[in-house]
Amino acid sequence: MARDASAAGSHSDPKDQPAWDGIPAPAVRRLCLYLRELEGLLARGRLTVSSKDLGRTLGYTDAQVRKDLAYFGHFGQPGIGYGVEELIARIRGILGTDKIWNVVVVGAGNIGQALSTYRGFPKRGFRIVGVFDNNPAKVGQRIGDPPGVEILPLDHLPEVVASQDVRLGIVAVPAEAAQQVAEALLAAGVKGILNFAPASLAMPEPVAVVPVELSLQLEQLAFQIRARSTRARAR
Amino acid sequence: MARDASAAGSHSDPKDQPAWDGIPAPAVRRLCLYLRELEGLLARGRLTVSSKDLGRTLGYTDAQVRKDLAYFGHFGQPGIGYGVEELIARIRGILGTDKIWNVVVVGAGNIGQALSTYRGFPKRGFRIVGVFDNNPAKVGQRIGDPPGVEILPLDHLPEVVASQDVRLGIVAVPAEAAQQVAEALLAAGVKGILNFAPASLAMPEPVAVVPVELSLQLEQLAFQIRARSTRARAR
DNA sequence: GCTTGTGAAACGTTTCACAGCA
DNA sequence: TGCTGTGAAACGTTTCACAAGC
Repeated sequence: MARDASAAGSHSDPKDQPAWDGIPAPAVRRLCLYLRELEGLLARGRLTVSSKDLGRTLGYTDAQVRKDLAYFGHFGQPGIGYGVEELIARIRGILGTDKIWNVVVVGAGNIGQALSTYRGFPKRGFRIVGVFDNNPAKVGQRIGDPPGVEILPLDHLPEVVASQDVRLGIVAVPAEAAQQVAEALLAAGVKGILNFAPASLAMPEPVAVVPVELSLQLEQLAFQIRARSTRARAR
Repeated sequence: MARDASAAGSHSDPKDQPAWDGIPAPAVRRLCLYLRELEGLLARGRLTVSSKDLGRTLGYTDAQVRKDLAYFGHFGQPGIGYGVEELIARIRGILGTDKIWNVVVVGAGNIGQALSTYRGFPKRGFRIVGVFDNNPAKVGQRIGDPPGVEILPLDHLPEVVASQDVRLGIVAVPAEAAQQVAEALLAAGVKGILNFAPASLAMPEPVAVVPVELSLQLEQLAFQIRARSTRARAR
C-alpha cells in the first residue's frame, strides 16, 4: 500500500512498518530493552555479558540477541561475550540517544503534565523544552515542583521548535484536537510524534507517528487474558 | 524458547508473542484501531463500511482488514461491506470490552495520578477502582477534581482486588520497586499488568505483562527519524 | 457494478546449526 | 571449552488473486 505524502493516515508506527533500512522494527524495540538491561548490569559492576545472559531476563534466545546486534556491527568477542560498557555506548549511538533530544509536549492536562515532569526522560536523553496549551486558565502556569517549564499558548510552538532544534513532539490533547495539533507540529518542523490522543493522525511521510493510546494497551491486555482463560477452558 | 512458569522474565508482551490461539498479535492491535475508527464512523452516522474504507485512514490494505476480521468470524456482506454498529459490537465482544473491567493503579506519582483520572479509560470499559501508594504523605488523599478514589497503602491491595474482581493492574512506580509491586499484584490475583516502570518484570506464565515504558517509545521514534535522515543522505 | 472470504504465493522474521575464534 | 557471527531452514504474517455473493 502506498504511503506517499498525499495519503491520508500514514500512521507509520514501529509495529506496522516492517523495517527501516532493512532493520526489523522488533529488533529496534529489543535494542531499547537490551540497553536498559545493560545499564542494570553495569550498575551491578558486570564487565561482560553473553548473548545468552542478556536475552534470558528479557525472555529472548541467545540467537535472537546476536542477530539483533549483528545488524549494526560486530560488537562481541567469541568466547568472551560483549563488553557491557562498550555495548551500551554502541546501542546509544545506534538509537541516537548519545546526544540530547529536545522535545515539546502539546496539551497540559493530566497526561501532558505528568509527561512534562517525567524523570525517566532526562535519564534517557530526552529534554522537555516546551509545554503548550490553548486553555487560558493554564497558560502562564509553571509545571512541576519545583516549578519548571511555563505553559505557553500554541502559537509559540514554531518559535520554540525552531530556536531549540526540536525534532520530537508529544500529543496529549483530546481526540478532537489531535489532528490539528499534529499539523501544527508538522508545520513547526517536528519530525516525529508520540501520540497519546485516541485518534489516528493523518501525517505525510516525513513525519513518524507512534501511537501510544493508553486504552489500546489495556484492550490488548484484556484480549490476551481472555484468550488464555478460554484456551485453559478448552483443555 | 520455553516460557514456562519457572522462567525468569517471561515478558510476554503483544509484540513479542507471535500469537494467542492462532491470532497474530498485530491483528489484535489493529482490531483495537478498527474499533476506534468505527466509533468515529458511527458518530458521523455511517451505517456500513467496506474493508477498503476502514483500512484507508489507518494505512492498511483492504485485504489486511478482511483477514483480521475473518479470524473471528464472517461479519460482512459481499457487495455491501460491514455494518458499522454490528461490527463495533462484535469487536467489543472479541476484546471482552463489552463488559466493564476493574483496574487498580499502583503508584500515585504524576503518571499514576494522571492514569487514575484518565477519561479515556471509562469510555473504553475500564474502571479504576483503586490507587495504591506506600508514601504516607499520599495515603488518604483523594485523586482528581472533583476528588475521587482515595489513595490506599499497598497492604489493602489484596482486599480490593478480591472484593472488586480486579483482573488488571497498572504499575506506575520507580524501577526499583517495580518487581516487588508486580509480585504483590500477582499474589493478589491480578491477571494482566500494564508496566510503566523502566524495568523488565519477571512474571510466571499466567500473568500477561505489557511494557509501555515511555522512554522506550521515544527511543524508537528517535531511531526511526535518524534512519530516515540517514537514508535520505545516502541517496 | 462492488465487496467479502480465502487458499496460495510472497515476503519478512526467527530459529537452527555450525564454522571460526578466544 | 565457551562464545560470536551467519548462512540456511523453519516459521509466521501479509499480500495477492479470484470464486462466490449481493
